[in-house]
Amino acid sequence: MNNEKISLLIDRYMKVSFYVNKMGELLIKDQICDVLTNEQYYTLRFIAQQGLCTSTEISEAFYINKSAVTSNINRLEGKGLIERQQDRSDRRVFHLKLSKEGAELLRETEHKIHKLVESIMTNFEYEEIVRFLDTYEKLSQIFIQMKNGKQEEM
Amino acid sequence: MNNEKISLLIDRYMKVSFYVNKMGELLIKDQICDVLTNEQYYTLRFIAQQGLCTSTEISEAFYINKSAVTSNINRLEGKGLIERQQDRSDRRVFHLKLSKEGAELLRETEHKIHKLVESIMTNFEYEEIVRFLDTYEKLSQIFIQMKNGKQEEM
DNA sequence: ACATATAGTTAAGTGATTGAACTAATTTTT
DNA sequence: AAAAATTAGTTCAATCACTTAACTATATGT
Repeated sequence: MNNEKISLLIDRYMKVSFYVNKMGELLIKDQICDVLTNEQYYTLRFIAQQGLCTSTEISEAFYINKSAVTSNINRLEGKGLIERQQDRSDRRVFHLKLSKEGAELLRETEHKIHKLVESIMTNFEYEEIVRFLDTYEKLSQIFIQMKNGKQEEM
Repeated sequence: MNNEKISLLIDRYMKVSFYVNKMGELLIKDQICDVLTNEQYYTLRFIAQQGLCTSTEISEAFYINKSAVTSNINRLEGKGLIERQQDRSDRRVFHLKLSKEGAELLRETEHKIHKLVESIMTNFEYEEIVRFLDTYEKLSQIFIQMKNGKQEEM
């Protein structure tokens, strides 16, 4: 493929991914209650999916430093949405879980977002969505391989 | 489509888009010189594409407040990468353009990113890329319509 | 027992953002 | 032509999310 063609694809991708992400964030912001930021919603979501979960796991899943996790979960704990529970057998570890309020808030938010996505999805054939996600996940796999390749250099 | 199926697609989409964006950001960060953040690179890129460009245009394109633009361009001007030029016929307006250093830095960065994307693209058929972008852009169009619909309510 | 590794926190600093109040310049209305 | 409204951009105070480096406390390996 020639350079011109590649540049055009780069422009298309950067433009559309920027716009879709931005709009996605704004739509989610509209759905979630004012007490949560989008990042905080993602964190709640992750903790709930893990069941029990530690700071280190969040740090690795979100590719951020553990100190960033500490401040994020401090904010969530301050709002009474999550709780820390010290592990008995290894007292360095703190397990995170949603409080009753956190779980309820997440449940409501998930419901709203589900409805929103449902309405968007009516514009697509199921096959088109799946094909799109397949390519997207293939790209994701390539990134994983690139990262592994890079780590082996070290 | 049933709820279960929708939830699965939501999970797939959120997971893959988060990961791809994150990795994309990290790869770009690797390419751009240490003096630039990713946001600053995007801003430089936009100013260059516009030729002449104002704060208000950046604000609208990036969906951020004008006060955020002011601080962003202050940082770029502080590094000597862009210049402000007051419009003669409307003295409220300041035109932004890349300085010689800014243009050179952007040129180098674009080249590196072009090489990177080229290497990633070898993993895909051209048709697969285009099909992916078509669906992505369709989603983007839907967001635009939703936004317009919402504005008409007001 | 001593050295090393791990889990998490603290502290200082930065970048990106919002919102409200503001200045200066331009346009519209009366 | 004067007054009112709009527009372009800035300033200020606050918040969030993040980084890096230094730290505490606990656990593990030799």
